[in-house]
Amino acid sequence: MPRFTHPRLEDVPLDLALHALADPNRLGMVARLAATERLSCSDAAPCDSIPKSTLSNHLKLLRAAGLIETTQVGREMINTLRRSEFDGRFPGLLDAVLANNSG
Amino acid sequence: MPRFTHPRLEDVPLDLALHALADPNRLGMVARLAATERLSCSDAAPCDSIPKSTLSNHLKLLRAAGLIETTQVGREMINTLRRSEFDGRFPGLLDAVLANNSG
DNA sequence: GCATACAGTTCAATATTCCCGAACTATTAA
DNA sequence: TTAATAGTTCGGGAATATTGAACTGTATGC
Repeated sequence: MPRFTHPRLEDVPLDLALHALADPNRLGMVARLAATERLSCSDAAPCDSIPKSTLSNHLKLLRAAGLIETTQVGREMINTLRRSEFDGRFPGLLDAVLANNSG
Repeated sequence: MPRFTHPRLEDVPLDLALHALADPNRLGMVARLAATERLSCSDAAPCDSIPKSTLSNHLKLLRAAGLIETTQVGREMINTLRRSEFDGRFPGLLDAVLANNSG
């Protein structure tokens, strides 16, 4: 099974981070993770209608951007925000984005 | 000649703004405009090698995101940042992005 | 005036990226 | 060991992005 690779935050370029956040579905998931600590993939989904493969791709992108960490627990993949690491790499960015979300 | 349409900032969704900033070329142009006040299209270009049509498209996208205003002066198109308007719509966002640029 | 250069846009074709159904893998439950 | 669950990967069509070529409108030179 996939043991995911998580990038070091210093290797994440700003463009990639912004691109990851520049999508309503992904941003919604990040916002949810910011409020909820730990979520399985399906629980992190922004809505019921989104296909599994699409959801999986979004989460892969969020991983690549250094925004989330995914670990396997049983048959679930548990996702958490890499909040402090991300904030260390891009100070103030996530706060600003989340503060302007759904406003 | 094209008299450009500039959106009201309240009509700009966050995704669109982030998408506009999530590109090295466009972000470079925004950073330059933040430092330079007024720039023609070619002066705003992030490098010499970028084709004119690509540059024109990037600027169109920045306009659609409410980030820049373009007005014709003679045969040049002069671009300026809509800084205060953008900041009013998305407080702290542009500051955070620019502060994390080229770091 | 008329031709030429210039600044940038628009168009259309190519190249890239994204989305999602279908098939697959691994883990748990019966 | 069979079936169900949770999610990944693959592949092809849809949507976007890039860019050369043709075009528009403005200024300059003769």
